[in-house]
Amino acid sequence: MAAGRRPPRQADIARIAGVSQATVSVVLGGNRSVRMAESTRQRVMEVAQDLGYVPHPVATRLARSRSNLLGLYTFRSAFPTDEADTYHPILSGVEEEAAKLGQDLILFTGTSGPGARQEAAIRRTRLADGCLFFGRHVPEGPVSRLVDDGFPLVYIGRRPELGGRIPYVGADYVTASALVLRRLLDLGHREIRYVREADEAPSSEDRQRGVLRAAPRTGVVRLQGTEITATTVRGWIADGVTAVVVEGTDTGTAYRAVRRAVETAGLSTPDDLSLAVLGGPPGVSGFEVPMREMGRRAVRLLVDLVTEKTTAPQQLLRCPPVDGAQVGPPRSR
Amino acid sequence: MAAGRRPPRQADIARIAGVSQATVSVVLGGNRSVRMAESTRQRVMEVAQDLGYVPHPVATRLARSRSNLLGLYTFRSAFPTDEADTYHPILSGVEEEAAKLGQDLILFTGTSGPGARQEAAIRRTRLADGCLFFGRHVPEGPVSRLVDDGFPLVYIGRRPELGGRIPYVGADYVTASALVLRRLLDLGHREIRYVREADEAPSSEDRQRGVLRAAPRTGVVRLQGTEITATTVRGWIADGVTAVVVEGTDTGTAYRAVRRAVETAGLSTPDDLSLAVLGGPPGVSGFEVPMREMGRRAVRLLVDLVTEKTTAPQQLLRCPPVDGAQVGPPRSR
DNA sequence: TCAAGGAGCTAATACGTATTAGTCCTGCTC
DNA sequence: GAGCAGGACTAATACGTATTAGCTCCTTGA
Repeated sequence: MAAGRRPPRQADIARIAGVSQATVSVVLGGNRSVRMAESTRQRVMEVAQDLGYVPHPVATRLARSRSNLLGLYTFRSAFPTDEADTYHPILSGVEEEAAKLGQDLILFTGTSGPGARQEAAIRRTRLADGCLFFGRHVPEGPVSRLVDDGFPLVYIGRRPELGGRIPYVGADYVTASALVLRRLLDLGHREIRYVREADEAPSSEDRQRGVLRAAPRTGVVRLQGTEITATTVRGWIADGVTAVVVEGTDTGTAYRAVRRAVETAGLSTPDDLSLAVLGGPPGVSGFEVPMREMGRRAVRLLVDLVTEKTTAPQQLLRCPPVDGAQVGPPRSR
Repeated sequence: MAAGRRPPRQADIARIAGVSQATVSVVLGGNRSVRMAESTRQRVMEVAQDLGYVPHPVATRLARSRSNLLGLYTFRSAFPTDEADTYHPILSGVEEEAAKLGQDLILFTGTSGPGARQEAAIRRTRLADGCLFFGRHVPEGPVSRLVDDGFPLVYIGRRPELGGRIPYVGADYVTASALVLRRLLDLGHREIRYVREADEAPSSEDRQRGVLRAAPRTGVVRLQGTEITATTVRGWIADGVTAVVVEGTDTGTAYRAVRRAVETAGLSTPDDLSLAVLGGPPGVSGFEVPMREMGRRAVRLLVDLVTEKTTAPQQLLRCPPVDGAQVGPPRSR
């Protein structure tokens, strides 16, 4: 119904108001640098109102090469089926800040598919003024191309790839991890284990660096399929271990596994063993990853890059330490 | 760095390959209806490859008035701060189907703000090929304008407004509710209460219609601020009520309130009182709302509208009944 | 030798807006 | 009445691609 009726354009307004399309553009665009009689201005406005004129965003974008559209490239589903989505707060922060800055978001689909589809999606990225990338993965080819072309993009999470040319907003895991370890040392712990992912991601390596910086004698255990069992925990106790630090993973799986193992071994935290998580679920001893704030800051940085404001293109946010109930002084021997 | 370098266009390829821009467009667009020598085709492709050409999505969109971009207008945050988001499955379904059909999504921000921002966002909607609307609210002015202009849009949830001209994918609450009531009647229940929202939304009214169609004698209780308390429940029992049906709300609040009241009154389900929810959390007696499927179908319908395939523009999906543990035969008197 | 037909390509234009370099007035000054 | 200033507006063009009508050659056949 009414299918033939197409939305009015500036040319339509111009014809009716008896002016040129350029005049309409000037008036409606609020371009004050071109002088225009008040009467004309009024007339154009009225006609526009009558016709229900709405600027065509695509044409606007093409003409002024700015669309107030930010891309969001997730390398996974943005609305995962899984209810508990650790990264959700990041997206929430992104949306909030985008709304505040008057930017809409484009969700690229197919980013979790096979390589070819992924690369195609990366190309479509250019539809936006700039793009947020959100994930551990850096497909160097296409991303490098974007960076080379000066296309504004921001990664969420520290990204040392491409010779450090990738702008990002990350979390300062090194400092935060070191703080957690220092606190354990201050409490008197000497024999400590650090359980980390078998993963080369910067987020994993930064934590390890922080741990070893503060407490070089810490034993590092790499998770790789082998679960932490009650036996593992008993072994630690036998070795005189009084504190365990776990890398905070996406899902908090490792943390839960260790807790379970401790319980199964008939031990309790923090009496028998102090337990801290480097970036875990809220309320657990260790530190918190400021996800929401990362989302917000990433949007701000991206908009700065788009508008060519000079900002530090690589930012690390502080992770607030959390004093939970799982950490205490070591049991006196 | 490399800020001056702008991405290559078809014109650049044309110059280098010694052909016209039109030729480049024909070759790269895979337009088989224009004859082209294989050698030329090759040459153009190679140059495009060398330059790392990527079509400018905005220009493409302007030229062929199709962008493979679907709008998503939520009237609220798409990534709400609140962890438990009942509507999440809908968005999840939308994303899944969009990916399958090769469509990207635009998230319009400011849709939950004050009226003016909301209307501005509705206008921006036109940037996409079509738009999904997701919420009980229908701002008649701007939406009516879109519909009149033949802009493809689909609401999620039945929308009788604008004289029934709004395309939608909803859930068949009438039939599903009637089924639940019929089942209660079959079990022998005669005195029944229906607790519903004090809300004129179609989703509320459809349920009531279904309830009364199957069991006209059902007493209807409208929630409005007044909570259901233990006293309320005792009153029901005193009146000989053996079953209560609750409207499934966004958060399942009403359901939980009733359950709590029943417990506080020292009663149990289904022994003292059968309890069913019309579209509640999974596993609870009553029926389930096929959220995910609604999301998927809405996307499919929208794409059909965009591509001008003829499809029923208003669809109601079946809600699968759920036999939970909260419903049983009435206590024999 | 000319017409017909087809292969291979391109000039021109459309899409809808923003911007810039003007043009054409009117009124004023000396 | 020539010259100038400035006010009000617009023609032309840009943005980057898609489409279409039509042009130029070349081949074929009579």
